Parts: sequence; C-alpha cells; structure tokens
Amino acid sequence: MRFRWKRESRMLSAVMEDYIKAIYAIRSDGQERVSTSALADYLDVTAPTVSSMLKKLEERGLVDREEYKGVTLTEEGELVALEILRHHRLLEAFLTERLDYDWADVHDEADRLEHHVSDELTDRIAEALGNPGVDPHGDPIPDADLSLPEPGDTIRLATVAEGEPVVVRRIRHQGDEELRYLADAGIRPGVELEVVDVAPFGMVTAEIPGGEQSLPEEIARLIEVVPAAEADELEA
Amino acid sequence: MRFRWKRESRMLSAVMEDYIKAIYAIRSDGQERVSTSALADYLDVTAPTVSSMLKKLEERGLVDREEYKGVTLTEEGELVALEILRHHRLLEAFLTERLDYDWADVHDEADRLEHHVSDELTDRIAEALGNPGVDPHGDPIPDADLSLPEPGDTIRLATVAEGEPVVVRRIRHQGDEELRYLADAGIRPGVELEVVDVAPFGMVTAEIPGGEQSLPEEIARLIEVVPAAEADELEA
DNA sequence: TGCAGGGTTTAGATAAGTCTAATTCGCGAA
DNA sequence: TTCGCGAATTAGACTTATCTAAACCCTGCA
Repeated sequence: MRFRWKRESRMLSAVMEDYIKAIYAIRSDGQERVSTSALADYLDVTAPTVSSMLKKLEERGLVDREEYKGVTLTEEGELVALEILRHHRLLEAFLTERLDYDWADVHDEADRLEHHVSDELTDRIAEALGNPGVDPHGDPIPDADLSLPEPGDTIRLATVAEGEPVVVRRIRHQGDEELRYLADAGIRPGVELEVVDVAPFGMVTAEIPGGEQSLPEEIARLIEVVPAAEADELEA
Repeated sequence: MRFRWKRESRMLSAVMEDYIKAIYAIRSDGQERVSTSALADYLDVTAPTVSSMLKKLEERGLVDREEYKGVTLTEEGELVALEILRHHRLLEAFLTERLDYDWADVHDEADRLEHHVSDELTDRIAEALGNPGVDPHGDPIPDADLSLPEPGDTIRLATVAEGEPVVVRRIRHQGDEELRYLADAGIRPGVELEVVDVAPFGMVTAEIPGGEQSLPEEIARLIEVVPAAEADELEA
C-alpha cells in the first residue's frame, strides 16, 4: 500500500519539514514528548518561535500538542518525517557512491536538497543504487512505502571485549566533527576492527586494517558493531 | 581566473535568483532593457511586486535600473545568471544521462534544485559527465569560470530546403509542451532528419529515422539544425 | 502548603515577498 | 502643445518565520 501521493500535495515549507525532522530526531533519542526548549536548542531558534510553529503544526494535524508539556508526532507527522528521512539518506548514499563524496561530508548537502527533491527523483536514485537498506553511516533508509527496515542487533564499540574481532555497522552522530574524526581515523561502516586496549579514562585503542587507532570514549560510544563471525554470516 | 567563492557568500534568496534568471532569459530574447511588465508576465506575479523587487536587486548591485524604463544586469548580475544557468543545465544533463529522465521532463526538477545545489556538487556533476558543453536540449553550459561556450552556427528547421539532410543541434523552448511534443515525435538533439514537404500554412513534414513527422511551423521554428555534412565533420 | 524559579506562551515588532488600490509618469495622437 | 491612456510606482495590507519583552504555568523545595 502506498501513500506517496500525499506528500507533494501536503506542500509543507522547508522550515516546517525541519521542525518535523527535529521532533522525530529528538524523540528517537529517548523522550516520548518533545519539549519546546529541546526543539529551540536543536534548531537554534528561540522558544517563542518554536511555540508558535508548534501551534501551526498542530493545526495542520502533524503533531499532537499538550500546552506546557510538549508535542508528539501524529501518524501523518510520522509519515512526513519518514519521507524526509528517505530523501536525506538516499541523497547521502547517492552523493557518496556516485559522486565520490566523502561519507563524512554529505550531511549538509543532503540537508539542503532533501526538501526540494521530488519523490520521483528520490525513487530513481533508490533504483539507481539498487534500493539500498542503509545510508553511508549505516542508518536505515525507509523504503518507498515509508516503512523503516529494522536494523539488526548491534553493540557499542565501547562495550566490546578486547580481542574480539568486530565489523562496524553504523555510526551514530549529530554533529559533523565526530564523523570527520572517524573518517580520518579510517573507521566507517564495513570496516573490521579489534579492540586491543581500553585505557583507564576510557580511551579505546583498536586495530584496524592498516594500523591502530585510539578513540576517546565518547567517540567509541557512537560506533555500533557486530561480531565479525556474525557479519560474515550475512555476507554469505 | 575564478570567481567561484563569490556566489555562495552572496546568499541570494531563491526568489531573487529567479528574478535574475528571468531578466537574463528575457534579455536574451532580444530586448536590451527588460521592462517591469515583461518580468511580471514571465514570473506570473504583479507589476508592483516586480517593481519593489527590482529596487532590492538594484541595492544589491545586481541590476542597473532606470525608473519607468526597465533594468539591465550588472556584471555581477550576469555572473549570478550564468551560475544559475550552469546549475540548471548540468542538473538537466545529469538527470537525463544518469537517472534515466526523459529530456523533455527534466525542467521542473532542475528549476527547483538549481537554487540549492552547492558549487561543489555542481562541479562534481560536471566532472562525472565529462564536463559537457551542452545540456540535453542543446543549450550551452557555462564552464566553471562562468564563460559561456559560443554555440556553433545553426539554422532554423523552418528555413531548411527540402531534401537537404540535417542534424538537430538544439531545441529552443520556454514552456514544456513544445518539448513534450518533440520528444513524442522522436526529434531531439543528435537526430538526423530531412524535410520532405512544406505545406501552405507552414506545416513542415520531415523524415526521421523510423518514419515521418509533421510539425506546425511554430514548433519547427524552435528547432536548430546544421547540415548533416557539417555535423559529420565535427564528429571526426 | 505555598512560593520561587524555570520553562512556556502571549504580545507586539521586524523582514521578505506578495497582493490590490491609488497615484504618477511618459509618450503618441490630436 | 497638451491630453489621455497604458505602464510604472507608491501606499498600505497580508502571510510566514523570526525576534525580544512580558506574562503565565508548573513543580519542587522549604
């Protein structure tokens, strides 16, 4: 069943789409209801601005709002979020695979374009790439029906035992600096590595093809991995 | 010499870019000075709207304005126009060549995206395509330094003598309908054809690979061709 | 139980881009 | 030379998205 005809007739402004995306992102980070101030922080605008925008989103039926408490996405709001996510992640994948972008640099370009590519173009990109299930950071890409593939089970690199070979599956991120750091370290989805040392203050040292890398704990915590054995299984 | 750093620091709104593009397009159609009403027509807004926008563009140094007379692009305005043209035409070329779009359908998608692709992305697209000199309609693409390749000499199909084989070089257009018409007729840049008949009221019948096509004169006038002999020369 | 402080909302202003209605300008015809 | 008409501009209002300042709500601590 497809609801694709809806989005382009919905005609949300890019700004509104950004609010929906932000609510989705913050919500995914744990909170059930998303607060005005959390959104203000995330979007770098003032609280009154958020407050008035939330009222508009409520009128449009995209969020449920409880005064002084916060908002949640309605079913329709959820679909909008998933559509933007699909655009964003497919753009990232395309830029990386077909236009030779570094996977740590695609975020900004995708952020601007995601609001302006048609669903038609998005679908063509998906097809050209063979309908990939994940983007270059390992984040799952909603399919054309907007259902989000369940990512397989992963564990955080920070919790891996020394000596166990693992394969990087996904890099969680908000800002670009962490991605840059990891890209420079040669750590990206698909890379096999092995923790060789965990220092007292959380510095994790891992062996990767081509050398060793030391990572601060807060960076290591962004890396999701699976045991190498398990990864091999999936290849086959 | 490159001036590329300028555009993205100029930070024009998409709307302003559309006005610049419109002035460029109307100017290319003959007029030296572009009138308020011509712009209002072209952009489908009212004259007062254009008037106030032209004042802003003048303040930004993008147009020279003579009250009650019209505007011309300044040197900087010209560069903006060429940058947008480069974005637009490379996008069209890319969508057609790499994402299997029909060359008659790419216009709208490119119109939306041209304001949001970075120069970086534009350059990567150009490189991926081998720095093409023309877009799918045969329109010249400004290079990275924003100089516009001189298109070779062409003649209008409407003026071609019966029996002379020619090759289509370029399709001039404003709306999409003519492009659709020609695409459906199988006439596009690169196709070889021969005029077999010109009827009293300007209906032009041409033989193309795969059959014959009759075209109204106003459509035939949009088609620029070169003698087949000349075209072969350039291939070699 | 009440109040202080922090988060939220309301009120009112601003900037961009658009509109309609009213005014002004410029130029060709009488 | 002047009149009148069409084109251009000015005036003022509306919408979207933003801000600051002020008022309001809620809750945890005394």
